[in-house]
Formats: sequence, structure tokens, C-alpha cells
Amino acid sequence: MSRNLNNVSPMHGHPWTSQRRLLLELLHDAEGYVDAKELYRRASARDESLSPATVYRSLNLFKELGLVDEMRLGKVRCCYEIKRASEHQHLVCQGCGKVIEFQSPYVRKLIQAVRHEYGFNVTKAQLYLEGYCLECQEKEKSDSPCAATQGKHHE
Amino acid sequence: MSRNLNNVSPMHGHPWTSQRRLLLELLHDAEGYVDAKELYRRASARDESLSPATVYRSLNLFKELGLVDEMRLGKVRCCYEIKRASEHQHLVCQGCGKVIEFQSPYVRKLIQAVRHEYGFNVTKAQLYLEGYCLECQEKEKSDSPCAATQGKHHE
DNA sequence: TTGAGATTGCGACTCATTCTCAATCAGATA
DNA sequence: TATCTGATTGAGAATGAGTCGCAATCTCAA
Repeated sequence: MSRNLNNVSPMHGHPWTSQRRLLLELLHDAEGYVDAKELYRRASARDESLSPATVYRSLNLFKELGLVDEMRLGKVRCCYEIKRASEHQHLVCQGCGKVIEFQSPYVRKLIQAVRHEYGFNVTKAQLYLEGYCLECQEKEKSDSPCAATQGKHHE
Repeated sequence: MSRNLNNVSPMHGHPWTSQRRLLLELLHDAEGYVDAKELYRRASARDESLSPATVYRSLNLFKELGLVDEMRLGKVRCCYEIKRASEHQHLVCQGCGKVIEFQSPYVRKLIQAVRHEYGFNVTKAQLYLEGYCLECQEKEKSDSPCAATQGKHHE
């Protein structure tokens, strides 16, 4: 078991409470991003007395300690996911809401370019791409053959 | 005058009210991004009776009509700016809060790559880079010579 | 000038997130 | 293991961005 959720605390001296253990465990198991609300829903299913404030407080702590990544995926709410070794970015489909992860060497190149041209030392890069996934484009095409791939014609 | 703020409405049939005229004018003059709150502050200085709700409603309409770009620059609030011909991205300095605009051909390449690899049709791309600008790095260096360029060691 | 329909201001509302504070807990020490 | 101290927690109030409903007002086409 390489996750060190059991004995060694990754909390840098902050107390390793049952609430934090539960929340980190759920974040690990989430396989992707969750927002605070959803995390609270899942957590309170296992610990009734847990309060939303604790979820927010813990997420902020995890963020500070670099245990989770915070991102905005087009919604008002932030989403969180356990920090992984590989950097990746997100495609968000405006049609079905699906989030696709992807990696690209261009992100690294971009960061290098920014460092060279502006002397800017990048600590966090988030690329957010919105659009339509393949399935939604197909669906659109069969609904109205002429207006395909354009999307968002009316509400 | 090429701004067409006076006679021809860019509103696609939506009434060209004094409030909307004022807000668009302020957005034009803003030279960069403003958030809804700041826009309301500036607008209500010139029209006391203007309500915050109108600012939000107008910004949503402008967004829908493609007159402004909406982005999140690390804060909870959204920021808005008049849509310009040239695409650009933002660097946000964690030290001084400064926002630097930049352009890079890699963004376009990235979008092409995404289209090829995932068949994803990108309609909006936002790259958000956080880090430390040159000045803040210099300042940091002179404050603590060893911990330079790292940033965020403690609160 | 008129009338229909859209927009506005207002105030109430929603909803995410933070704050306050007393009770409780984690973890170091004896 | 018992004790102690400071950090964390739950509960609920507070904050603050953004939305909604409605009556009054405005825009604009006829």
C-alpha cells in the first residue's frame, strides 16, 4: 500500500484527524474531480456528524499543503482532485458536461516561453478548454444538418 | 469613431438602453479586466440609480452576444473585458496581484492537437498561469537570498 | 403618438463559503 | 497510561456574489 493513508501523516504537523483521513480517502477514491458539495455528500454518508465547514477547511488545508489541485471547470464552484504525478489539463464539453483529461507538450513549452519572454516564474498552470466533444458534435449534426459543429444557437 | 457606441447598436435587437450604453462604455475604457463589483462601482458613480442586478444582467447579455470575454483570474469573482481581435492569455502574479497579458502560438497548436487527438471542437480557450513576476522575484531575492524564486514558504 | 414587449430598480432570495465559539480531539510529555 | 495544550470540530450565524419576481419605466417599430 503506497498511499500512506494509514500511518504516516502527510499533514506536515497538522493533526491527523478522522475527518481529514476520511476526506483524503474519498478524494483518492474519486477518480477525478469532485466539488466541495459532492465531497460533503459522500463524506456525510459515512460520518453523519461531519459539517460542511470542515470540508471547506480541510480542502483549503490540503490545497495549502499541495495535496490536492483546485480548478474551476466553468462552474461557479471549484473542483478538487488529488495531486497526481502527471500534469494534465481539462476539456469541458458544453453539450454534455463531460470532462476529458489530456496532456500536451505544448503546455510545458508555453511555460518556458513565458519564463523567457517575461521572466515570469510559473508555479501553477491551468488550461481550460471549452467546446463540444465528438459525441455531441455527432448528435448536433443529426439534429440539424446545417448548423453542425457550431453549437450554442439558442437556449 | 470606430467604436459604434453612439448610433448603431451592437445589441442584435436587444434594446439599446442608457444603462447598457454606460456599461459598455466603461468596459471599453477599462483597459483590461474588471469584475462585476468594480464595474458597478464605476457605473453607479455616473448613474446613482443603477442597480447591481442590472450590471449582472447586462454582463450576461454582453457575454451571450460575444461582446465581452469572461475569465476567472484566481479569485472567486469573474472578470470581464471587451472582446478584442487578438487572443491573449493571462499571467497572474501571486506576489503583487498584477495581471500580465501574453500571446503564444502554442495555444493555437494546443487547440489543433486537441481537435486531432480527441475530435474535440474547442470554442473557448483559457490559459491561466499563476506564479511570480520579475519584480516580485527580485524583491524576494533581496529579502531572503537563499529561498529565491520558490515563493510561498509561509503565511 | 401609441402600444407591446423588453428592461430596470428594488428588495427578497439562493447558495457557496467563511466566521465565531464552546466542546472535543490529537499528539507530545511526564 | 494520564495529563495537558493548542488545534480542530460542529453548529449555526454571517457574508457576499449572483438571481428572481414584480411593478414601473423605457425602447422602438408602426
